[in-house]
Amino acid sequence: MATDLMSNASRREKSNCPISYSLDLFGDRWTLLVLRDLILHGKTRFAEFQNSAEKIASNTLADRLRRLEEQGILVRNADRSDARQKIYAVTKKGLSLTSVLLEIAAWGASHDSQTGAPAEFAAKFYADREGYYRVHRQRISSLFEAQKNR
Amino acid sequence: MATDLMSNASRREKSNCPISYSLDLFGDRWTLLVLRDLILHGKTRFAEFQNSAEKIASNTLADRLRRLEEQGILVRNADRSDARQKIYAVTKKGLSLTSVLLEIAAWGASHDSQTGAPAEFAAKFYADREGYYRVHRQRISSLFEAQKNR
DNA sequence: GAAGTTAACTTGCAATTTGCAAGTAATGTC
DNA sequence: GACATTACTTGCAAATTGCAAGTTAACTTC
Repeated sequence: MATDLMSNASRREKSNCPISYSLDLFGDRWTLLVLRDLILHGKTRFAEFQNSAEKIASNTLADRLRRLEEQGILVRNADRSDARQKIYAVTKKGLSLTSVLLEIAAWGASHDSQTGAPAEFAAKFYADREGYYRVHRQRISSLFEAQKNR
Repeated sequence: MATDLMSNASRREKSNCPISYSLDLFGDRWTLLVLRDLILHGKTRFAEFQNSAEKIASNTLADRLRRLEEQGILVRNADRSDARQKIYAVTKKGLSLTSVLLEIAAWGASHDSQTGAPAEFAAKFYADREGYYRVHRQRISSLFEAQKNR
């Protein structure tokens, strides 16, 4: 599987468009789902990502984690209490993708009649994004405190 | 090329996650670039999309336009002054993706040192998203008035 | 302390998707 | 009538992805 960092975008001509830049990093079917699990669900281990409902293949997961690490969006640390395990954690750069994830989630929630998102989510988010981010930042930081103390 | 609407997502297990839902529709390397051209740059013709810096292949472009139309994100109209041409236009559903595009653009602009976006864009956007949306809506509606009168 | 188990991957191969270059069909222009 | 344009389609090669089955190192259990 792709070892080369740029292989995901190698066949697209370069442009100086910021959207194109972003899509080179996460414009594929899996990367944002990995980031969702990492950022919104507090997952930290390889097996946890594999257990998500969408069932990512292990080689694709390994590839995405490698790319995200190369981009400085996450870091891979050793688990000192079990040397078999790695602990994945978002960096500041990765955390700055939270608003992208929430915006995509709100769009999906408001256009999918079958959505599993809480009924009030999209409306609340659109009514007050900044307030929502504030709440979310707290939820996330407590999630990460919980992770650290495992 | 894919004729089937769901082929882009057919190999991913279904989940009820709103992010997963959204990515089934635009989580690939080209769809959001087409929407960028349509929504942010006011492009309306097949050839205009092809002329973007990223150089999408014509078969991929045809496929993405077809899918977006099937999803009700854009409509394809006949050009009454030239029957060879089709006019692509966003629907309300498509326009509601503007905030997703801007959020992705802001992230790219603030993490790409080579970005072509104006230096103040990301900071302004993050400082006041709602204000930015307001300005943008005006820019867009005048863009579309100009398109209509061609 | 040997035997089984778990975690995080890698590998090989088949199925899909994408890119490229070259059509094609309908319409418009000179 | 001949040539150009527009929005595509087609065929094939190249790249990406999924699937199932390893592999390796580090636990855990008896």
